[in-house]
Amino acid sequence: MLSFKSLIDEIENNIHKILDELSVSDISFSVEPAKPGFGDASSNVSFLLAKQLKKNPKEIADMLSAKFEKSQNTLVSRVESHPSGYLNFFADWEKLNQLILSESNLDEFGSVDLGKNSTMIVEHTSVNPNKALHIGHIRNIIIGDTIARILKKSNFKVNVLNYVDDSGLQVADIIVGFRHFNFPLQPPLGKKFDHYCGDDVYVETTEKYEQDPSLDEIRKNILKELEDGTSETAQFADKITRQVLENQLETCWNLGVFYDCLNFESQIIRSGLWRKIFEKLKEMFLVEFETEGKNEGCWVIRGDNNEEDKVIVRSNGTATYIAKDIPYAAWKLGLLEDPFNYQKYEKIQPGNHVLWQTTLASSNEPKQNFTAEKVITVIDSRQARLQKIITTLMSKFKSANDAYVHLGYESVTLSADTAQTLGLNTDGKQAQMSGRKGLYVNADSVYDLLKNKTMEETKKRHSEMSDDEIKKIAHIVSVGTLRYEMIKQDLDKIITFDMTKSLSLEGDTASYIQYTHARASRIIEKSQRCPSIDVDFSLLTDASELDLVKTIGLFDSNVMNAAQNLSPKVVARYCHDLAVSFNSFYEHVKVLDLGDRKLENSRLCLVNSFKLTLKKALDLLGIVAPDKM
RNA sequence: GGACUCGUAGCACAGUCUGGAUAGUGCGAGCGGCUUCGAACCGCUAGGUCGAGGGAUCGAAGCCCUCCGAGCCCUCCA
Repeated sequence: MLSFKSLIDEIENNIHKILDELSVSDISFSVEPAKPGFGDASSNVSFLLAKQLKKNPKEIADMLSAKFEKSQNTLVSRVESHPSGYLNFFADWEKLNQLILSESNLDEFGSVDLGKNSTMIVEHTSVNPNKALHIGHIRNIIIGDTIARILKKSNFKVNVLNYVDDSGLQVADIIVGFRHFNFPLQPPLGKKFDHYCGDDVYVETTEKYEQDPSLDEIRKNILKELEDGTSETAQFADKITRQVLENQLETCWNLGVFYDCLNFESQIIRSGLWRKIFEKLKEMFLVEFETEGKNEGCWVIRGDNNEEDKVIVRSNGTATYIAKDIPYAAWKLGLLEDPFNYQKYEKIQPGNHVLWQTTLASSNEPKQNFTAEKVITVIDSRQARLQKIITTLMSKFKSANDAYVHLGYESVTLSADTAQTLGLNTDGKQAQMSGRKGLYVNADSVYDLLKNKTMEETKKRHSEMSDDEIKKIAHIVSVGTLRYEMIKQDLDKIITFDMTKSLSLEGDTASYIQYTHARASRIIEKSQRCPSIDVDFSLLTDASELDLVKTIGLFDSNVMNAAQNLSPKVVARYCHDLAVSFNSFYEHVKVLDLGDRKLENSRLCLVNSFKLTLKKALDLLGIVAPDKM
């Protein structure tokens, strides 16, 4: 890949050669894009040599820069030894412009080969199918989807899975509601079925438990019946959860999130995978039977150092929650024989991206393979302890100890103001969402709110547009805004969601970034020319132009960083950097009506490179780059 | 009590993995910029003992230790 990294590589190679001449080795110096005002790339190598050579960094920098001037340089035009001791390098911009701008016109620009075409599973979403998705689930979904996109760009063969937890207590609760409290199967007019199940059936049913503890018996019985697939209750529950799942998927698809396969917990339970993995655990002495103490009669996994033992099989012989995750994790890594058949999901995903689902029944479709060498499971960090147990177990089953990765993230909480609008006074503190208490902001309503807002904004600017066109743009901007809010900060920072502040369209937002793309598109459109890379690159000399080229050239480095660290925000920040750089360029130099066609063409080439690169970078975030907005 | 995470400007966050120059961005505040390729924009100003203390280092927001504050987990719940 030819990009800014070519310059960095050249500098690194030449420094290495100089160090060899000096017979110095084992120095892991860095060469990085320079801060503004310090050239184009900088190295700290003189600091690291200071001790060995017993000279101060500045003397070493002087010596190195003199030697560097004599080495084979094609992309470096000049070296400077800064009084601080840094070596600052200045690029030959005519060559670098050509290199970066030509490369940026290729489809695979920004791709890196971290994965070497190896297989990878990204599992995300994994929500109980008893309610609509809320803003907390959306964080999970967007992180997972973005990671999958970044890993694909990094040459991993990625399969995206959604684990549908359709046999747990939460599902039992709405079944109790339908069966014992006679909630009608039809939602009120105009309400989606998933909203109805979550807002009404689930919340009101759990309320009743509090008033009448004797209902617990009913709940347990329902749960038991769910595990037996042949029971009438289980088949009824299957109908209900399938309908909720379909509604949840509609929400995901609307946000540009797609899957490769749906795995159902109920099927994993009925598949017998648990018995197999339990035998294996026993053979490997990873579980122990407790004959005394508080866990008497249970099978447990011993806790590390100070941690408590974890019960995985109760004294009555039933498996606990974590136990269900163990066979699934092993299945994902291909450690167990696959008991499933596969069929296509009933509804077609937008874009015709095929969606499979597991089944225990026979199927006319060929057997699929969704297992992978590495697995990333996106689950919020409140489950870190359980996930750690799974990770440890998997590392004992499979020699590679990073084969199973729990990608954790902090939760989404509600701001005091937003909690208040939902009827909860928190004394100015943020509040945890709760499905059971009905305290959440659901994803569909956030999207609707954003869409109305963006439609108004778009109308203001484009009185000439048809309603259809305005809706299309509003959709793109709303989805972008929501997605960007969910990944622009680090995974281990809590997001405090506020109905008004989080939906801003100004500042560090998706719409700011999308706007620059629209600006670039308009310039190209107005030029009435097809941008070409057959231009005079030496004409691009303004600081704002070179800065933009440089930022474009850093695309692949950012993709690599994001993929290595499983950090979607790296790409988000890169998109923002690109937009800032373009806006600065836009203010500083004009592209059209210069009366100098050669210069116009050079700048058009730059504008087009920016546009192509931003589009690719936004695509990694699942954000669409509009030509008008 | 133990595990994990966080603490950087009034607020929300980058930068910490991989130590080096002048600690960045957005919101908010103050001022300025559309007869000009789109103002969902741009420029300028003010605002910081990088939670506290100690240590190793020529050099710390970053590494190590201790402490303080916040969150979260620690069920034969899921």
